[in-house]
Amino acid sequence: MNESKSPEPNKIDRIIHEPARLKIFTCLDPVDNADFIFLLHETGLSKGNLSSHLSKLELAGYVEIEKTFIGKIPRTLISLSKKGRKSFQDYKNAIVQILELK
Amino acid sequence: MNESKSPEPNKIDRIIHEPARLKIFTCLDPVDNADFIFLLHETGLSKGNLSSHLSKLELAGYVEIEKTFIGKIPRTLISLSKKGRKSFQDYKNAIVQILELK
DNA sequence: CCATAAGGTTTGTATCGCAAACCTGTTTGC
DNA sequence: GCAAACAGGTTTGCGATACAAACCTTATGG
Repeated sequence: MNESKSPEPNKIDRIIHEPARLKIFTCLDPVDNADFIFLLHETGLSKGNLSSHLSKLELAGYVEIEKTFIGKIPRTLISLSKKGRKSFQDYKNAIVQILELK
Repeated sequence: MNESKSPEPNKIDRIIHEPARLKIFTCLDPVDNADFIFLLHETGLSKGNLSSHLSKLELAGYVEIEKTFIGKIPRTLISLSKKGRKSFQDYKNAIVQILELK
């Protein structure tokens, strides 16, 4: 009944592997959540790219996106899902294996 | 007079970053050289993919390719260039930094 | 009001990675 | 001795993707 598994060991997850998204992961990993503007500055991506990468991550189930309004201005809160955190950890382990780091 | 530099620290080199080429690098790094067939088996890539990735690496100046004949059958020897080895090391350092490994 | 800004999303395009088709020469079956 | 299979690669076709630029909506300044 586990619809998603981590079947191939040392298999690189291309969704995470993309440099722009790697930055997003490393920004989100240590925190509970972050807003769009924070990520924008932290990652150095353009608004357009950040938006589309986030959509991709959301589609993959790696992040959760919550849109609220603070007064009248929109605010987008992004957080890593449980699955996202797990997959990121797996990704890092795979990279360490493959590159024979540490 | 240094036409190529390593200007951006922590900048991911996309030529190396591609998983298929990462495999090629890790195969070639510990040895002096390897032939096409060896890499074919070691990396699990198809002939077509291996060929085109090697071309890309050659174009980037990361590998050197020497075609010889052993008797009548062709033999292609591939080796990392000095630049390739250096760039791979830089790449690994960048990854370690970015992922905060080690 | 008109222009500019804030906070994003959608669209256009050039590149890329992969699979399949192709190429050149060699060995094998008959 | 010639067609078929094989070895060792290269080239081509195509679907997916990342980035830039255009666009949208609501606020705010002059």
